[in-house]
Amino acid sequence: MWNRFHIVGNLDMLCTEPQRRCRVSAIGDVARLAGVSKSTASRALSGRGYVSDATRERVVQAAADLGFVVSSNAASLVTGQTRNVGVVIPFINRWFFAEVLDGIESALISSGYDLTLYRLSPDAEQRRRVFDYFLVRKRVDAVIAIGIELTAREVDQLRSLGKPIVGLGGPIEGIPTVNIDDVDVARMATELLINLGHRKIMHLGGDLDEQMDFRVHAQRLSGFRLAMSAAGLDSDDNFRAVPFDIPGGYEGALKVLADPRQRPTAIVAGCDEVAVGVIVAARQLGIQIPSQLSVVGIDGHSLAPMFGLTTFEQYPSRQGSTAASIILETLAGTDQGEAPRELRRTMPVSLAVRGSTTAPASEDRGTKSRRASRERP
Amino acid sequence: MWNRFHIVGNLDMLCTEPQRRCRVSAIGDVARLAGVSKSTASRALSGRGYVSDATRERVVQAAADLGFVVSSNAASLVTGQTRNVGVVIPFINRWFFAEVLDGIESALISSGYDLTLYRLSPDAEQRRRVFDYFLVRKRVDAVIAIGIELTAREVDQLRSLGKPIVGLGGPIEGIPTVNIDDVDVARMATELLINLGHRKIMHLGGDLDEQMDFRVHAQRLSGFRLAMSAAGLDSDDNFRAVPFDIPGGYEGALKVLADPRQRPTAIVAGCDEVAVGVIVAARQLGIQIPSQLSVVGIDGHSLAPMFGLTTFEQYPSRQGSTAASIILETLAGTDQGEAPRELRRTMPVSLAVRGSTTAPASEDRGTKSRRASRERP
DNA sequence: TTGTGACATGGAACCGGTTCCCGACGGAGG
DNA sequence: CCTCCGTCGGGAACCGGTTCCATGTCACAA
Repeated sequence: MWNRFHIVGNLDMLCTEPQRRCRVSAIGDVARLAGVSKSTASRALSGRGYVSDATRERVVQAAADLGFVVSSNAASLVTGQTRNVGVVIPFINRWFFAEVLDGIESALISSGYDLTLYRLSPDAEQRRRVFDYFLVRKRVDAVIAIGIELTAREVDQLRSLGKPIVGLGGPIEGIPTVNIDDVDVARMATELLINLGHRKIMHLGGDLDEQMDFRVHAQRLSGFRLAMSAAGLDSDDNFRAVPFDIPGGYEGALKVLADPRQRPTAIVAGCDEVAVGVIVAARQLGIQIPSQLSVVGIDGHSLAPMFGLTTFEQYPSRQGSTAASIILETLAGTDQGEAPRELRRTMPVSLAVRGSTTAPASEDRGTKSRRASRERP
Repeated sequence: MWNRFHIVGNLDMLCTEPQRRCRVSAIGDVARLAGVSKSTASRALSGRGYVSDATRERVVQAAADLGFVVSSNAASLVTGQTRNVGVVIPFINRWFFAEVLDGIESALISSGYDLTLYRLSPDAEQRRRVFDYFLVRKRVDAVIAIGIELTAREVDQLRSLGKPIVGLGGPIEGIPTVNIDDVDVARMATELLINLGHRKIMHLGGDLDEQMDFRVHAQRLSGFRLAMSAAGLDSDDNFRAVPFDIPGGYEGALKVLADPRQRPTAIVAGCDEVAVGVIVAARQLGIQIPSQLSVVGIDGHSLAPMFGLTTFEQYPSRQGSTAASIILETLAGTDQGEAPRELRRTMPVSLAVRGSTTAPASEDRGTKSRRASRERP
């Protein structure tokens, strides 16, 4: 058996039996070195309960000498808290998701929490496994779901384990979520173009059938349609579904802009990446932006300034830290999991006007703009 | 106190005291329901040791009835294994790192391992905290360091805890690493242009002073210089440091390409993102690619095909899964941590030739090309 | 018949902390 | 002088599993 006295004061690994894992100092060793009991050592190190200053100092010194660090496993076992949050995410290598993850990570780490990452693939089997096998094992205190629509079963599963959940990127039935108003932002983007006088406006957005989209595509399309019909500009043929990235926007725009006769004067892109693709395609086709084609995006992507893209900026990283804060507050709250206030926190967006938008050429100018100029004295 | 008999057969949470955390069924409950001892239940569920088929079936059924899941904390406490790997990474929202992370995550999860993510900021204090506070707490079995040069102290710290480490993105003193040969790939990229006949070649690469670059910038520059001096094309003024992203390449190229007299005929970009920025800038300046300017990149970024970029492709996601495999093998090996074979696994790259490279216009044609054509009969 | 070994199971120690409970001590107040 | 209370510290239970060890059964070979 291990003789603990061999350990005291010795920082090196002692592997008397190479087969067995090496022992590192435990709180008992610290206690012995400091000449106190385990319970006092625990109190001294965790700061809970009464410990005299002199004793605390001795214990802290002993812990430092031994290079002691608590075993979070042992602590979790008894406290029931892991100080670890699970993050479920469909993509890592997409701008929005990477930014969100970044924000969450920063917020969690600065509160002393770990982040355990689960990428959820569209594969239902893999998804079930994550929920049944991983998230459930008392490994995480809470779960943040990014851009994923949890099923009622999944929510129940986590909630019955007393784990708070926060959604990000769209509403989830019955749990607090952080998101922007995707319908509204698309409506505003469209209205921006309408107010500039555009009439032939197209929307290049994400595929509605794509899994894991959390209805963002559908909502932005819906906002577009809302604005268009409010301006009396309904049409069957003003939406085109493209992959939600730069090449998607590029390929889509090449097709949409091919025929000069049917070319729109403005495009509402489903996201900034699509918008950038559109701009690249337009430049390649020799179409001047914005004089021949206005483009507006949604996101506030880091490429927007370089391409002079007018866009409605959301701040995914801030959304991430907000979600993390909600989780941390919930965990800190005494009412742990009880009545998680049905908060749907809608984050603000802001408009960054750049060079990709202007009024259309006079022959394309719409009624609204004409009226506006007529009304002016 | 909790009366366990109340729990048996009841799937719902029982919170007799709302203040205290809710109990979920433990292995003792399963054992009691199945009419066996804890030890037998443990053996039945984990598959270790002798259990008759009939008994195993009863236990499994009981566990299913109770919705039992093991507490990984309790299991880790006694086995000393967490089935969790820590990943340390400097950026989440950059293509290379996101791809690597993706690869690691897939590999780990399919082996039943969790991934705990630590973003290391350049802030030394934060970095120390991650190592002293987080990584050390027996929370992870191993560490993968991506694009980060660990100090000797950090390596010792982890190793003295018996935790295997694997580096990715460059060599780390004394630990196995996965990477491509950054010197060589830059040399090959440069030689590609030289062999096409270019003489006025510039390198737009990353800032050498940038922290967290893991000497990738320096190595690629060095490969470029190697190729240039081998071809007798040394020059003081053929390198420009730019931010290692698309806007960085764009801004850098705008300056480099501004003066038509001193314009290079070809550019070796430090990475594909810089290359894309260069192409965008060139197009904007009306410079034809490749007839007036050849561009070659390094990475195999997803935007490369769209921009017709000739590039040397590395596969970060595959590098990530390779790193994960090494870790998993090491953990599975009996010699746990002992003599981690000093493997430096260099991953292959492959050349994808697209439209961004060609021979220079005749007046710019270099000696090598001339010589080559002269040597031909 | 008895020894042997594979199989099956229960009891109990153990992992490394936290926390409850209790006792001790010392100064203040009645 | 006796309580009482605030402070301090130790002993022991406990969290929820895993694993060692002992016990027992049964089949089979000697």
